[in-house]
Amino acid sequence: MMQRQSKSIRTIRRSELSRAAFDAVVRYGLRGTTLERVGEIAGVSKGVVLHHFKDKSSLLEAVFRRSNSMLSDSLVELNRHTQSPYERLWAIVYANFVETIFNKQVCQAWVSLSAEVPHNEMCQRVQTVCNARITSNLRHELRNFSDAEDAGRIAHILGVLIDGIWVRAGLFGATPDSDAAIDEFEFAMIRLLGCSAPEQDLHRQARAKVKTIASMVLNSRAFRQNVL
Amino acid sequence: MMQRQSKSIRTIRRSELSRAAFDAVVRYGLRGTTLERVGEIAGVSKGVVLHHFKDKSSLLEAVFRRSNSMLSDSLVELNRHTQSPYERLWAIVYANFVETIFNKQVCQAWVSLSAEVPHNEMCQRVQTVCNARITSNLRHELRNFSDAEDAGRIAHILGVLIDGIWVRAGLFGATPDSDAAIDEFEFAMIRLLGCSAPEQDLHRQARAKVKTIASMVLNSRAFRQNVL
DNA sequence: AGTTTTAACTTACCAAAGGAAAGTCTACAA
DNA sequence: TTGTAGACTTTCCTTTGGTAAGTTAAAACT
Repeated sequence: MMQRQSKSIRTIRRSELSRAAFDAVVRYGLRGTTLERVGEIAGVSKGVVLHHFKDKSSLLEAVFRRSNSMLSDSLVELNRHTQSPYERLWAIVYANFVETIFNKQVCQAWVSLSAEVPHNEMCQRVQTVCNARITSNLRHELRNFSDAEDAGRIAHILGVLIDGIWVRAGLFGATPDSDAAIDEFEFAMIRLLGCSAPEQDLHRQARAKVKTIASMVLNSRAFRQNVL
Repeated sequence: MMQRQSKSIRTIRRSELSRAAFDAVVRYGLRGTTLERVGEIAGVSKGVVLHHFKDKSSLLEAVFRRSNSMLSDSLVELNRHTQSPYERLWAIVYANFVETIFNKQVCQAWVSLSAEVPHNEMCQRVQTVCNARITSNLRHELRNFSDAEDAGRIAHILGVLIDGIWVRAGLFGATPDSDAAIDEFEFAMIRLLGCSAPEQDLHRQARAKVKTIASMVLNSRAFRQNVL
């Protein structure tokens, strides 16, 4: 059987095409994204697109999956350099708000793609597990700073807050500001946790360190080539 | 000139059609909403739809405008019965989370509609002023409970949190829970404001009262007929 | 009253879109 | 060598958004 090679080619094409589709959504919006344009961007004909994805919905699903894994890959990458609970908490924040990911194009694309979710079973499932994982990550780290019950509630609220900041960035015409978003998030987190002054200071240190890590790691040529 | 009557007919048709389009988005999603189906729901042919709206974008814009004004109308209605700063603050909360408005259908439709915003100038403007108004309302009421700078920041965060809760409700398959959403919001607000125990109690009283008002006023036959 | 204008609505049409189906080509397996 | 699987192309069909040319009915003007 040619299992290995054929599967490999199919995987490669699907990856190329979902990347092209992502570009198309960024440029033309959901309604302006046609199979022909996606093919054009990828340098193939419409037929090829439909050969690898059974229909437009499943193509969009792949795009959705892709843009969600960009985020979790970033977090994994950041966590290869974190050392304390503080830093791991801030790694989550920076994975969501570093300029490479949190920018006008990506936010708008994310909002556009969201329209596909309510009537697409698979997208809903992807969305559900992604949110579950990020909330779980947050809760796990927050447990170092408060009791279990509060950690759960605060993790949930912060997760929702992240989504909210993303939506707003996508809906407004204005260019999202990475630092401003993180400032806002920090303010909310500090208050929700009821941090003392020394704790706040530790958070500030962790933030500064993770910021440095993020700008080094997530902007590296190798990383951008592979996941973005 | 027949300014008065013609304008009136046009206005009526546009209202009927945008309501029908909203239903279509609820039922079939953004991509499944065709002009023919919208016409079908409204009981007219596709041609009529395009006679009153120059294209699909402007129809969707009207739907968007409509669903946003549902929210602000609710707030105005609630505020006809509020008496204290506490109650006015909670009126904002209930306007956003009362079951009549905060339910699966509407949330999903809102998310679906959002995809139109990034590439539609007019939708962006509508979205911008709506968010500005709700943030401004929040800030105005919060000033009774904290200093100006904090009020501004907290108002912004709570506004974003509202959007976040809505997106999640739209993206997840699960039925949104009005009371749970309000609980979550209350928790966040109490912590962000750093309320003392007696203050918390006043909030709880205000919440209870506005809840009663909301279930009476916003579920009344007259109100639902007019704005929903 | 009779004519003109305006705006609601209809019909017929078109180009582009999503998608199905059948066919071509190439590489490998038997 | 022959058969087969999977990558890719081509052709065709239906639906969709959108235009343009009617048709009708009522208001506006003279």
